[in-house]
Amino acid sequence: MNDTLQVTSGSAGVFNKIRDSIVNGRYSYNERLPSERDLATRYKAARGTIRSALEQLEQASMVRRKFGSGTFVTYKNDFDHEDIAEETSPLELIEARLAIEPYIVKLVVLNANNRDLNRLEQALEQANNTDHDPEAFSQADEAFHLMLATCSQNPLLIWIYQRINDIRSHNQWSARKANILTPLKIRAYNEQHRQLLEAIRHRDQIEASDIISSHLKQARQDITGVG
Amino acid sequence: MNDTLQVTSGSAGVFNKIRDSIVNGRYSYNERLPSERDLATRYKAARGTIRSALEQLEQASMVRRKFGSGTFVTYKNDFDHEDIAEETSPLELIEARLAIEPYIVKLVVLNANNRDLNRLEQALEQANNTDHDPEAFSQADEAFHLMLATCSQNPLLIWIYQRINDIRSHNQWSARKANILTPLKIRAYNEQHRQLLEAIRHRDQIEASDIISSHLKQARQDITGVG
DNA sequence: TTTTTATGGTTCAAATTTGGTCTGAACAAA
DNA sequence: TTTGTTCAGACCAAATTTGAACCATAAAAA
Repeated sequence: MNDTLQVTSGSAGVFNKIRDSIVNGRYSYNERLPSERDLATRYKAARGTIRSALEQLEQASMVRRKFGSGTFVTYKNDFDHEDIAEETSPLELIEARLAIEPYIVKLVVLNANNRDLNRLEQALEQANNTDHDPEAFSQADEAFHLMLATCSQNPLLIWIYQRINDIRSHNQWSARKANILTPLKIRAYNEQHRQLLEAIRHRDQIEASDIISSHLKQARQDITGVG
Repeated sequence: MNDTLQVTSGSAGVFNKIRDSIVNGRYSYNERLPSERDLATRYKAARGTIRSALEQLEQASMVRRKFGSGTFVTYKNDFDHEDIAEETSPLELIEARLAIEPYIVKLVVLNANNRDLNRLEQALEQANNTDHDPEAFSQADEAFHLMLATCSQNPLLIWIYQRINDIRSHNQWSARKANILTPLKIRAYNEQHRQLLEAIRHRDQIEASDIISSHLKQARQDITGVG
């Protein structure tokens, strides 16, 4: 017939079936797929065939495979695409964060207790193990900054930051992550996070606020390609 | 035993199930989850697996765990802004505005064109004729500050400020407006607005940012009754 | 107040699960 | 033939799960 006809056999067939299951929501974001051996019996194929299909899915950035752990869906279905997410450019997003986060950090310095600091430390370490995985770092980075907002103890600011994060994950910038987030960049960002947490630990409002400001300005430069 | 629909297993599966229970309202905001040992029997998993899932939920800022007390839902459904409006105190609202408005003003100084300045002038004059009407001034004041956000030209910041204004008009502070907004206070606020607009006209970023900061700090004082 | 109870926090080792790798045979298409 | 794919099985290495015990805290009960 024509080239739109789907292949239904072999690894290409398995690839198509799993891909459809993902885009149709049968397997949703962050969900773990059945094990390769399990998939093999389901699709009545050899494990090697399944692995070949999973490699293609990974190549297509739809899943991420973790040694000894499983295969996880990284594809996001845009159900709740709010208009505002469409209208906001990566640069405008950074500007908004530049507006709100330095003040959030000041509040964190004032309000954070030891438990909050431990949670920030955890979030930071999550991000520290992602040198070579832009997608993983991006997720951990979102979680770290949201945790900062959470530690401000201000429900309105937390709510606002949740909205920012929603937009962040639907933003056009997502497409360029892989280009911008080199291992070197990721390490630099992680180092800035570390410095920020130290400043918070020392209850140094001005230092902490300055660090988050330059952190975001750095990100702005990296996005615009200036510098 | 896996012929039928297979849900994700392990801690990832428990995480998904509990997360869904939370977003679907099965466990609602501030509610305490069953104990870890209880969840372990419910989900037929070891306590360690449950703890792993709860750690993921905590990292996602959906629950908060209290030593010796329990695990509590911190996730809020963002569908109705009424909730966040009810949970936000007048002080927290001012704090959020203090976070965002100074930066908005800086952007206005950078981006505002003559047409924007005229719009601000109009909004300001609207507020100038309301010396003896707290309700009218309050509305005009909201409009003026929203116009500032609009002049920042950043759609995300505009959207955020619209949400802030929504909350502002639903906030508990409304009840105390009549007490706080004396004619004297209204004139003082209007004067500060005037100075702000002048600073914007002179493209003085620092001056404009300082004025809006002290303007809001003044409002914070008036609310808390300090000073 | 003191005591008790329930809860989350921690540690440990064994068992299990999972993705990663390799081999060789069977099969189909060029 | 040659080439590429699929299949089936085995083993490796990493991560998770399990089950149990014990600790520290907070709230309830006495």
